[in-house]
Amino acid sequence: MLVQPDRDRRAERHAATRAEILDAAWEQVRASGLAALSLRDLARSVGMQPPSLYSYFDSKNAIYDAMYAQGAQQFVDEQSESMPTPEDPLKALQAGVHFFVEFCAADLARYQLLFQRVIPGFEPTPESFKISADSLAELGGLLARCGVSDPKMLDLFTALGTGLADQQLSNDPGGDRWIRLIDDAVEMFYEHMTNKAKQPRKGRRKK
Amino acid sequence: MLVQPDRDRRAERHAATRAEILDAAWEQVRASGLAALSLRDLARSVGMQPPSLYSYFDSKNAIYDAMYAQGAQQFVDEQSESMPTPEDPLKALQAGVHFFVEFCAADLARYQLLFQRVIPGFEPTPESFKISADSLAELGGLLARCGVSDPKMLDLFTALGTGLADQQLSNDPGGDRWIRLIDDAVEMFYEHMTNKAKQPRKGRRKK
DNA sequence: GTCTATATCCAGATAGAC
DNA sequence: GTCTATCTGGATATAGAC
Repeated sequence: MLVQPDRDRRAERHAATRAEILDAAWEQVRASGLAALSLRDLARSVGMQPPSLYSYFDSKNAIYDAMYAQGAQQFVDEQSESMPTPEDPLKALQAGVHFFVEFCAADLARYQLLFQRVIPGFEPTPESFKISADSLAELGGLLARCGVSDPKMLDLFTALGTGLADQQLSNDPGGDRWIRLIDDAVEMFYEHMTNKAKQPRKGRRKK
Repeated sequence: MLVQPDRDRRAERHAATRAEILDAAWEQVRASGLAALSLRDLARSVGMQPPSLYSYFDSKNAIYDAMYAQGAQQFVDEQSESMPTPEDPLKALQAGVHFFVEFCAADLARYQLLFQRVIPGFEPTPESFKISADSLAELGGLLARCGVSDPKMLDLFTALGTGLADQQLSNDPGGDRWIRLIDDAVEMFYEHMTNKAKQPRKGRRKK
């Protein structure tokens, strides 16, 4: 019976080439925009002819999907390593938004791929998409530990976070104009949330 | 001397055809996504051959630019007709965010064209872009009338508005899940803003 | 298995006849 | 102004060399 001694080496080489292609793809979309990814340029940048890419990815959307999975994995990894989840719930929320906005601000193309729907025919695989749902559930748990179970508060919080990220990226890319507002913004939300939890009535009263 | 009796009629017809093309373009991007605009399909939908479009627009980006100008004009028109600017500054801010979010939510393609940068090679003309700057200045005036001159508050307010719009479009298109949060969100902001105006110190005190 | 070469189709854009 | 014909280039897929 024949053994196949080079099988692992081939698989390793294949994976390494895939990674190299993905790296080049990220470089290209960062330089030219997410939607401007071109298989010709991509192949040339890794020293291949365009059709050779099809040995590594079934289609252009498969490349987008692999990039999506990479970005989502980066989100999970960096979140778990950079977020100590402090005891103080306010500080925990502030840290969470800091992480989120700075993660988004670090790479516009990644932000568009992960959090916006910019590529017409592209939808991420369900397993990649599941990551955002998991992160959101984690956030809901944190709010619940603050005594808040109202899902509206969760929605308001996500709106605040995405708004800060969106403005930072749209109007001050590379800067920190909205990043500097995060602590204040989360404090605003936190006080509002705890007040509402104490006074769940519709009628508002003057301070 | 020769007169040119049909000149107005030609110009009218030209403008009418341009408008017809733009209407068809909006229809196409609403159906297939902003970036999926195809000159072939567009030409066919108005009964032309593709090159004939170039009698009306210099390029595909010129079509995007005309659409941008249309959308920006709609924003100005609807804003001035639907916003009575009430005396109560809180109500005025709420009305402003309501208008903004619902304007965005009414048309995803228009939102992407006006407020996000989805088309790689496309930048709007400066005159079209000026509209958003004007609206922002108007908003700054309203905050100033509330006794707030801190530009950070303006930035925070725009982040809140765009965050609500973004979440509404991304996660509940066609619904009102984040629209229903607007009044509460603006109230949260308003109380925070007026508190900060009274206590502009860095150190925070317990309530 | 991976490559080169090639074929097909569709995109935006231009030239020139009428 | 509209057409036909055509150019350039990208995306996808297949054939065949090695």
